[in-house]
Amino acid sequence: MSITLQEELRQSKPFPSPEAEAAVSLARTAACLDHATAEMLRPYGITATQYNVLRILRGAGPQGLCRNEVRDRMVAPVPDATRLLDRLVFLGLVTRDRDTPDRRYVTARLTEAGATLLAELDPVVAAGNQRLLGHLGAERLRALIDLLAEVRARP
Amino acid sequence: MSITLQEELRQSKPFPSPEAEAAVSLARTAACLDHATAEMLRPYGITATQYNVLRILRGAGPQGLCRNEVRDRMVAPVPDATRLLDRLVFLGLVTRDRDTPDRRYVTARLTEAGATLLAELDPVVAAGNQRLLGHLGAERLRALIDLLAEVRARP
DNA sequence: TGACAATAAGTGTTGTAACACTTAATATTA
DNA sequence: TAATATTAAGTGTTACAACACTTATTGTCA
Repeated sequence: MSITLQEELRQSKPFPSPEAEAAVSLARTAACLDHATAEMLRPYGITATQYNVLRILRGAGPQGLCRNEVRDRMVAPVPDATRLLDRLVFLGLVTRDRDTPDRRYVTARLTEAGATLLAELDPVVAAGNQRLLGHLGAERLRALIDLLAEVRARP
Repeated sequence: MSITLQEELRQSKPFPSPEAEAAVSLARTAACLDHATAEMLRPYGITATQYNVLRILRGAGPQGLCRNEVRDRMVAPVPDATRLLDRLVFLGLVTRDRDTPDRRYVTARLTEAGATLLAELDPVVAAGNQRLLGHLGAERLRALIDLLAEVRARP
């Protein structure tokens, strides 16, 4: 590691606690990855959030998922899943139908075009992940994943 | 760790690679902390981004910092630092003056009110960090910080 | 069964993020 | 030193995020 976070952000003072440093480290690192992912997806005309929805719907298969179910599976919470889906419908990547017995639900499904786009993106995203995180190696990646899980599993 | 990320997001399939799982873990964990921080700051009427600017300006002291310098020290990059500072000026937390020899620069400085607000927030944020990350303990926090630094230091 | 609570989705509105473009001031150099 | 490049800041515009509020449908139970 050639440069500390303190230098990276040109901070004059050291962090007041390991907790504070970890919080900033996490935010900073996530922002770096976010940025890189956004750049990766830009040529394809979708955002990371939209990509997340498409993957969720692919995972659900032909059965689809209702709005709130999509919302609850998002990596980062979104307060307006309706209009997020609106845009994907507009782009022709998702359909939406009120076709369950309980007519309150609206089922979202991936279209053919959405599936095609995802298939095109799969290798791009895999290569991106490799480029962004591959240098850590399996062992440290596992350690990182476990530590992050512990962060989220606070009592 | 009682629940896996896969369960947390109700994913039907396991992650295709450790890199993919690490990327999602990072985004997810950062989103959790972001959310908690936003809740913490909400009663005080500022966002995490604004809080970040205030801390940067406090670190700079009475000398202040020019717009781009503030922008470059942000934890997450912002494309519109001008209007971000606009709002802080409007809130009375920051001043802005074109007072250097090089008249292209505009120097931003924390006001008395800004310093007071930060002083009020310091214990709140410290307690929040403790609550969100304290359960890891110093050793694992250090391991996490180091791993995150390695992620950012990709070749 | 009729009133009321609960749930799912959508809407209205405001503020902010993102991106490209413009203006102003200083450096550079032919 | 005049023309051009570079740097700093600001502006215009679009789309998206966030939050509170409304509507529609179903569940619950006196």
